[in-house]
Amino acid sequence: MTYSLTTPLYYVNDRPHLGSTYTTIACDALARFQRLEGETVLFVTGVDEHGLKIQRTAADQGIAPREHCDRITARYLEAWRQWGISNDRFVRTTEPRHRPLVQAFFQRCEAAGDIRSGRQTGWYCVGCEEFKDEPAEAKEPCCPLHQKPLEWRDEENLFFCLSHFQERIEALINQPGFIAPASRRKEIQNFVAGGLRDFSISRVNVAWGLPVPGHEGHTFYVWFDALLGYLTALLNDGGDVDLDRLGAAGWPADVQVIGKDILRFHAVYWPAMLMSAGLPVPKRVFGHGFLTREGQKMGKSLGNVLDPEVLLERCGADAVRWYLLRDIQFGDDGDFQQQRFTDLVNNDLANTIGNLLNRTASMARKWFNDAVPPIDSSAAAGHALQADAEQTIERVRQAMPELRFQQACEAILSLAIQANGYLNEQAPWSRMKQPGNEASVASDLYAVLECCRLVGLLLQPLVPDLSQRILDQLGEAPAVSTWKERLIWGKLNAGSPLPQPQPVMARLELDAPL
RNA sequence: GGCUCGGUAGCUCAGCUGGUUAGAGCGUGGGAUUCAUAACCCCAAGGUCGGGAGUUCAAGUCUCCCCCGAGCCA
Repeated sequence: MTYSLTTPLYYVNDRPHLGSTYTTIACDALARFQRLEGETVLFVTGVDEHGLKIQRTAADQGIAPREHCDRITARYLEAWRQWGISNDRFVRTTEPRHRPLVQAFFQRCEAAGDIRSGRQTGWYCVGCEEFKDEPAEAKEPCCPLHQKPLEWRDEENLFFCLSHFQERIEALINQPGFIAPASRRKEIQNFVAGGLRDFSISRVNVAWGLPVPGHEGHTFYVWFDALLGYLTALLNDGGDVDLDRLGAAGWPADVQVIGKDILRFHAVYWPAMLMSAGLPVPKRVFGHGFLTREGQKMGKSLGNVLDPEVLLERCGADAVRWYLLRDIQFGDDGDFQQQRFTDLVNNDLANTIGNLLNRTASMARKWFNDAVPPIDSSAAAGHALQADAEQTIERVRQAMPELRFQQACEAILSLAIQANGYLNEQAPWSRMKQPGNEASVASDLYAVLECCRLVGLLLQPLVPDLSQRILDQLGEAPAVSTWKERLIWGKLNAGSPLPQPQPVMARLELDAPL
């Protein structure tokens, strides 16, 4: 089966920030999980490159829009490479194949009678690429978000007849599970209940956009064009740009992950566009929360922006991924606190998980010839830790497809805690001092190492690098069998050599603020 | 202004349809231990559950009002 998921197509106004990194990491974890589960995954990300705002940003720098996009997009590509993001597609809305797709899509909407022309007058914010509701007689109005002057517009635009879709959109968003998390549903329902208004999908005098076929001088409104990038991405499989191929190419997406700020576009406008064009709507739209830093909104004016490049450079991908996925309920807002970040990473990854592996491997090597204790496979079955391990596997399997990363992390962690507690209870180091305990110590150490192996495997989608180091440390050969086959109690090779223990996770010691 | 979501230990949060002494993790203090990355394990202190009123035998949990924060729409 194909499982497709998307991040937003990030606007190339600036290089990647922590927010887009967060979204992308979460999607990466989900994509990796689905792949391990045996799905054929299409993990889509990309960039949204059109619009007046880009045109102006480029002009300010004295370069062509294309040049500006190339520069910023290169930053995105480089960032995702450094973070080890496993996306299958990376789409640019300026790539040649996108244009015919947008035009074909538009023509379907037009043929369906969902496009009309109309006059649009009002105050416009270029930052938002949106008309604002300031009264016409306002003098020098400002955008509350961007703190920049609004511009007066009076132009003939093409409109998408969103009003035609009132009932269908209501039915869609009432479907449980379409909008996730459920807590965000009501807001959208209220918005829709207020009556859907047609929205303009073209601009005049914006050169940096895709031309609207049959309407001289109009280019597509950036949002219209950007949303369609998801489809272009899926059709970038070597085949033609043909909307009829989408079903085979992975559309509809299983989940589209976005920040809560753009939920409306994805849960209302976008499905209506798709309905008009006779295409299926995404199965789920997940609006996650925002990150603050030490309790404050991050922003240039406050000068407290946390740079993902710095974070990666100083702390590494594993630490950051773990903290974000483990500490923040995906969907809710979260606060990045440096103290908590280091505490959690050190406690969970270095102390609890890393040290468990380290201490157990040391004992096994010391008393069992530098190897996993050689017990026969039947002896592993029914060990006290087996039930805990199996329950953990189950919990991770349930949490991950629901994007409940926090629950998955907690489940894994609790297995490591159980195993640590078990070791202290059994105290194999003292029992080894009396003769005759070798067999039971062997069995216990095997069981704890087996827990480590399962912890390592389960961590694979969440913190892939650390996962690899754990499995390496257990002397696991490169995987020949599938994840599912390996996620079975007792698959650790008894008697196989254990390498010299090395800490798999260094403690974070940040001497200066990030 | 209307609406939505939050306000529970120092911090991040759990607390389902109301029911014994309000929970977890982190942080803090103490103990135990040496297999281990000053790690692991155990124990403890810490909360008038934003405020007020009401419903009830019984409310963090329901109702109303107010205060604070975030957001959506005007």
